[in-house]
Amino acid sequence: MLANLQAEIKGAIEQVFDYQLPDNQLIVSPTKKEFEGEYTFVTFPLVKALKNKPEVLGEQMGAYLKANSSIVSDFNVVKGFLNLSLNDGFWSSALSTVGEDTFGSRPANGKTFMVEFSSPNTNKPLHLGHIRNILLGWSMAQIAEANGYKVIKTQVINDRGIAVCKSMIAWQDLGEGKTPESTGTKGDHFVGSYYVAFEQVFQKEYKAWQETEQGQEVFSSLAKEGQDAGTFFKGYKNKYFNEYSAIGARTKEMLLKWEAEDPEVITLWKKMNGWVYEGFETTYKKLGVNFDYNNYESETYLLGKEFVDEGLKSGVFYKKDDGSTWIDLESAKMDHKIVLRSDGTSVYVTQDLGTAHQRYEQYKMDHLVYVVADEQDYHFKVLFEILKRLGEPYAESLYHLSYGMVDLPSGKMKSREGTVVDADDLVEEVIGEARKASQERGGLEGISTEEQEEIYRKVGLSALKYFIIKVNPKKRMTFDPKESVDMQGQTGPYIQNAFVRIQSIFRKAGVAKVDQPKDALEFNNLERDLIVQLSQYPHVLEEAFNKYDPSIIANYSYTLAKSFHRFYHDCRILNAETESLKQNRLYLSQTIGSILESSMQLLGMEMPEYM
RNA sequence: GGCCACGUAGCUCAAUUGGAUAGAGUACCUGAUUACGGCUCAGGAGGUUGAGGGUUCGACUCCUUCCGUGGUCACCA
Repeated sequence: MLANLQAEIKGAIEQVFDYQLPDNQLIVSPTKKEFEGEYTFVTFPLVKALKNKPEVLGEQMGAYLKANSSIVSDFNVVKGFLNLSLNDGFWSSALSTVGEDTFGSRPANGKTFMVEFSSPNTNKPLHLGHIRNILLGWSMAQIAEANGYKVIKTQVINDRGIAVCKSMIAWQDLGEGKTPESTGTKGDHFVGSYYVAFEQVFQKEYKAWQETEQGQEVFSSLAKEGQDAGTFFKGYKNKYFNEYSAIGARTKEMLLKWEAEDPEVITLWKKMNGWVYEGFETTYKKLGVNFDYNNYESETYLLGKEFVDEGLKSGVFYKKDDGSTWIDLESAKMDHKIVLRSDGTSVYVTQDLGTAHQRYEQYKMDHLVYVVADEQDYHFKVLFEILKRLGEPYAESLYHLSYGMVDLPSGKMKSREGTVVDADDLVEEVIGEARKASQERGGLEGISTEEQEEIYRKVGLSALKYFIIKVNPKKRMTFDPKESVDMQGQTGPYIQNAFVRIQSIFRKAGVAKVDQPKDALEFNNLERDLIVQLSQYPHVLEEAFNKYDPSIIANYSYTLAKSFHRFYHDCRILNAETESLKQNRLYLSQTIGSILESSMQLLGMEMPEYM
């Protein structure tokens, strides 16, 4: 119906000024609340073309519209802004449009949208950073679906490499045959603890070595002028691991065995991975997310090599004397980048080249979105540039949804300092807070315990999820655990509360659903404002999709909930002055409830019936 | 140091993409509502949008120079 108004305005410009305003200059937006009217047309773009003052243009258009338009009831002009008030007929039909079942979502467009997110390592449990990643990926998937796409959700599981061998070695050395079952530990945490144990053993060995003759000799011959031992050895760690460390040598030997598919190593690897996957599955389930398929690095790490031959032939790549293969990206303002080691094995980008190609072969997706933190911006610039140069047909359809890292009030999360916030702990904590708050209020009586727990889960998770998803993805954010469990103000539970109020009204009214009354109706300012907001929902959905930004929806849901709370407070719904007014308000509330529910669902949050 | 982000109320975040007097939440103060100190509503106070210059009817937004914070510059993934 906004289109309706835009058409009327466009027509008015043609009639009054005999001028065609290009669509991108036709700016119509909701009127700011300190002014009279509901929609505002900005006249400045007309000024140059028509060589007249903005106020005069506004007056002329307003007068014309008031006299001739079927929907404009009044107008006023402030500077170059033409504020229009619309009549009840307009609002009535607008309300019936937003009340349609399919309002907001778009029909299938036959295109495929693939999104990769989460992508954990098998030697560490999921943490707060993964939660931001998962929420973004999951939301984008839902949003794409609402915009008519067929969606494929995927994750890359980093299940191989030297790091994985570390936890295997540590379990062999220290595990004494223990298992997650025998210790009552969640599998991913169980394996993660051995990874940590490995690092401890290694650090101890490294420290001791630094005092040996050999260590001292390395220091004095390689350290830079004036560099102290601490700084030097910090930077020398990888080299030590590869050249001197005993446990390092064993780890590397295991990796070689793994690559040679040594049965014993593979069996151990599969066993430990199984524990981890079970743990991840539990966490995903609790968070309410799932994937359509997984890419395992153990299966993709050899991919991409065929590109190298091809690229060498076409001159995209070049070979160095030591046998390594490179690409020169200077013309794209980047550096030279290695794509194949001198021993002929793939590196990170090469694997990603292969994986992208494989995905396209299999799914022919129209969009492929990687949800990965912004520390990898450069990697994805390189990856996309290479695919472009190789002439891959999907190269232009790739997007890196780059998001800022999550900080704590105390600063950065550092695994070495033990300040990483564990995902499972966090989820339990927010659910616990929801339970506590509810019980202290003494609500939820007369509901079964299982149902209560289900409500605490929904409420607690929405507090956590909303706190994270409301922030623009590209910005680095601060996560304050105290604020994340808040349920007042701009929070998930506040929005849920609006929904619950609506459900409670309907329970009291004794009906499940109402139709829009047909009698001529009047609308007050609060109602008009709500309809304006509801009308924006499709644009919000589209914008969130185009900008890869779920926070737009989060902020929208909040303002809608806020307007409803105010409406609820100021206007009687069940005790409205007339029966038709009551029906109309019920219908409006019902529509708000359904849009609140569907918009929150896009962000991975569920609505409770009570709270 | 090169390159890339970011910088808005004490704190956490917005700002319809270049539009009106930069808005919310939180914390603080006041009132309403409440079976309720603590999931609701209203009001108050809180700002030179990091700094300077430029572009124009109009700049938080675009250009430019500084300052600050973070990231990245591996034959790790």
